[in-house]
Amino acid sequence: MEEDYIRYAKILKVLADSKRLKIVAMLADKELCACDILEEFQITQPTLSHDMKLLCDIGIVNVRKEGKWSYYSANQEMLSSFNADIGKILIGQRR
Amino acid sequence: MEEDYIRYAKILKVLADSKRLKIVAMLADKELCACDILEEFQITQPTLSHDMKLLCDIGIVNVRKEGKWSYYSANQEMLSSFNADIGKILIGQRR
DNA sequence: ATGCCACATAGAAAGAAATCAATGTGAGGT
DNA sequence: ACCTCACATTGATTTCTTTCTATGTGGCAT
Repeated sequence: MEEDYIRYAKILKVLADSKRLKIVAMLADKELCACDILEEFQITQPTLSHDMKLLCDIGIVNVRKEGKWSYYSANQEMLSSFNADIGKILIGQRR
Repeated sequence: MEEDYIRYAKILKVLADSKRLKIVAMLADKELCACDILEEFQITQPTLSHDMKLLCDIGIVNVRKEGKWSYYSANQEMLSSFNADIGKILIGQRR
């Protein structure tokens, strides 16, 4: 379906950035607050904030606010289903 | 590894476009020439040519020239291995 | 209430990507 | 030789993305 391609492309666009990809990998097995993530990169805080917003907006990352901190985690169901969908497109129906 | 993320991001950037995603899906099970692909979209020939170049440059699509035609096909090994790699990033090591 | 800390938002500047019209190229037919 | 057809390349334009500085906001401690 045409709209599916548009939807997948939107998600891929957010993932198509080495730091955001690394962030998703970092969140795969644990929850992290923004400041923990920031330490791993050579970017300013607003840049990270913007990237986290993109990841949250497409639904693959969740936020939990606690006091002044924001804890981010992977939305595993979303990621799994997206991974399955994209797999179908990339490797088709062969087997 | 840092360079892996950069490499995957590059590939994802090419895939992060609804028409290119659709093209990959179209090529999943059969070889098609540029003119066949062009018919499916509302774009000009140079735009398609540019898109096909991007897909070929990252190695997920192959070209075979025959006379004045260019036949495109999916590079299934590349796509499978990329799909596996991206799966590891998206859904991590959990099982 | 004041100040600081973690984060978000706004706005600007620079860079990258998408797309087109125009033109080039090379193969095949007449 | 010439023309046409399929596709590639060039160069320009517009639009999107990235990233920054500056500033806002809301929690928490003093």
